[in-house]
Amino acid sequence: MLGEKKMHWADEKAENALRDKGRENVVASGISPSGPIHYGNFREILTADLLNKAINDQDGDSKLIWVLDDYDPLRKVYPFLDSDYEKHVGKPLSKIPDPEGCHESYAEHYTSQFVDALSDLGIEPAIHKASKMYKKGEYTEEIVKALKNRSKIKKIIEEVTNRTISENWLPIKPICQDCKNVSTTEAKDYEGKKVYYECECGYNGEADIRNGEAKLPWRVDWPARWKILGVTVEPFGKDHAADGGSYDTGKRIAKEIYDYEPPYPVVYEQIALKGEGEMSSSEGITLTPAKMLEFFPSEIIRYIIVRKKPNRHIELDTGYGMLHLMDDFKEVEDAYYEEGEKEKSRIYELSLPEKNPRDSKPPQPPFKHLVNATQLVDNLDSIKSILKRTGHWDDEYEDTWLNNRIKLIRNWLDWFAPEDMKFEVKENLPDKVEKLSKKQKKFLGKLADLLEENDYNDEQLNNKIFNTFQDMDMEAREAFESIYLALLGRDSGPRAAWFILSLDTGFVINRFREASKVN
RNA sequence: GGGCUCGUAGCUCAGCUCGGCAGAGCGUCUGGCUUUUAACCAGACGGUCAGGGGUUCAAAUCCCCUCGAGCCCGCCA
Repeated sequence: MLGEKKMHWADEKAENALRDKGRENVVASGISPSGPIHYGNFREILTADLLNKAINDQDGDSKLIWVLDDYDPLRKVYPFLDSDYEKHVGKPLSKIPDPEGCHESYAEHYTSQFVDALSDLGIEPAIHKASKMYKKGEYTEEIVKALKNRSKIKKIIEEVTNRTISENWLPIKPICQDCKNVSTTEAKDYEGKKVYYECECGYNGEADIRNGEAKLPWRVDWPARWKILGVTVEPFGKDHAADGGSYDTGKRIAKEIYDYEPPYPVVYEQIALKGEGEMSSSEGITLTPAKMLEFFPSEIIRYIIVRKKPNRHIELDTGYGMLHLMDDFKEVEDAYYEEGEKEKSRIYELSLPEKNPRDSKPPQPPFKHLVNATQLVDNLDSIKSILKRTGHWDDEYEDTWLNNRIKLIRNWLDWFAPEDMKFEVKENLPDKVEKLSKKQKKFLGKLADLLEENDYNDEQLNNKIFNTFQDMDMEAREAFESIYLALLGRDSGPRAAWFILSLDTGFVINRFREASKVN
C-alpha cells in the first residue's frame, strides 16, 4: 500500500504517525457519555478505529482505546432529562442515576447503548473509565506533579489562552463529599496527597487524590491521560483544536510538565443532520448509531465517515441522501471486486465492519427497486420473485441478507423516506381518478371484465392489457396511467400486470369498475 | 477579538497537498430492450470552478482581498 499514488486519508495519516511515533502506537478516543452518544461522537471513535487499522496494516503495532470520561460533570438539564435532574447538575456522570433506571448510573446507561452499537459496527476498543482510573489511583503521580508545578501550568494556560488565572488557583477539582458536586468546589490548598477545599454548598473538607475524591481540570487531565496511557495518536473535534484551545495547552503541559510528546493529532469536523443542524446532545439534535442500525446497513454507517476526510463537514441526509449513499456505495463495492480505483477499493475495505470482505460480491439489487418491491408485496418470497424477474437476485444469495435489508427499508420508509418514494394501494377510490379521460375509464371497465372472466398468469395478463388498449387505439402511457391512478392515485407505478396480480383480484375488479363510473 | 471548514453541472460531491484539456454519480431529455415504468442498456443536454486582484508559459489548484454559508474557542469539558 505504501508508495501507492492514491492512499486513503487514514493510510496517509497512519504513515505520518508511524514516522513520528514509531511502530508501537496507542490510538485514543475520549468521548464522554453526557447524553445519548450520537453519530457526531461516533465519528471520533470510528476515525480512531480507522487510524488504528491503517497503522496495523502498515506493519505497525497499534491498539485502540477509549478513555470514557464518566467523571465529567453534568453541565445542565438537557432537553431529554426530567426537570428534577437539576439536582444532579455539577455531579460526575458516574455518580448520577440512570434517567431510565435500567443501569447503574447515567454514564453507564448511555455508554452501554453505544458500546453495543459499536460492536455491531466492528469497533471494539479497550475501555478505560475515567472514574475507575481516578479511584484506582492511576492518576496519582500526575496529580502530584500538577500540584507541584501549579504556577508553571498557570503560566502555560495564561500564555496560550491569553487569560488571567487567579493567584491561588490549583490545578485540581475536588468532588464535594457532601453534595457530590465537582463544579462547585474550589481547592484552597494541598499537602501531600490531600487537597483542602470549600464547596458552594457550605461544606469544607479534604479530598484524597489517590482514590477519586478529586479530578484534574480538563486542560490538565488530557495531557496527564496521554502520559498515563501512552497515547500516541488521537482524533478530536475542532473545538479542542481552536487556537488557544485545549490541545494547545495540552501540548505544552505534556512536554513541559509530564515530559511527554503529545499525540499525533487528527482534527475532525462535526456532523450535522440535514435540516436540523449540528448534532449535539445538549440541543437534543441526536441520531445515535444504535438508531441508525435500524435503518442503515452497517457498512453505510461507516462509509459515510470513511469516504470523507476528517476535516470535512458532513451533513447527514436520511431522506434522499439515502439513495445517493446506496448508489455511491455500489461504486466502491464494484471497485473492490472488479479491481477498479485503488482508493475506492480501500474505502470499501475500511467501510466494512467485518475484518475482511467476503469472497464474492454481495447481492446488489438497486436500492430504489428494492424499496418499490418492499412496498408492493409483503413477504420474502414475493420480493425475491420480483427481484429475480428483473435479474437482480440469484438463488445463491442468502435470504438473511435480503431479510435484513427489507427490515431496514421498512423502517426507513416509516421514518425518513421522502413522500414521493412511497406508494400504497389506496383503500378507497383516490380523488385523482377525476383526471381519467372517457377512454381511460372505458379501458378500466374492460380490464375489470377481463379479470372477471378468467384467471391469468403474469405474461397472459400483460398481453391482455396490451391487446386491450391497442384495440382501443390508445397510447400505452395513457392506459397504464389509468391503472396507477385507480389503484395508487398517482400516474406511474410498478409493472402493471405483475402489480395487479399481487393484489386481491376481487378488490382490483371493484376498484376498476368504480373508477370507470366516475363522472 | 481569534480559529476552522465550505462555496465546482439542476442535486450530492470528487479534483486543490504536489499548477498541465473541468470530472463522477444521481436527476433531466432522447433512443433501445420487436410490450408500459420507478428494472436494465446506449447517448445527449448541462459549469463565469462565489467575485476581484496577484504569481506563472500555464491557476478550480498557490498568494492577497471581498462576498456568502456553517461552526468552534475566550479560565466548561
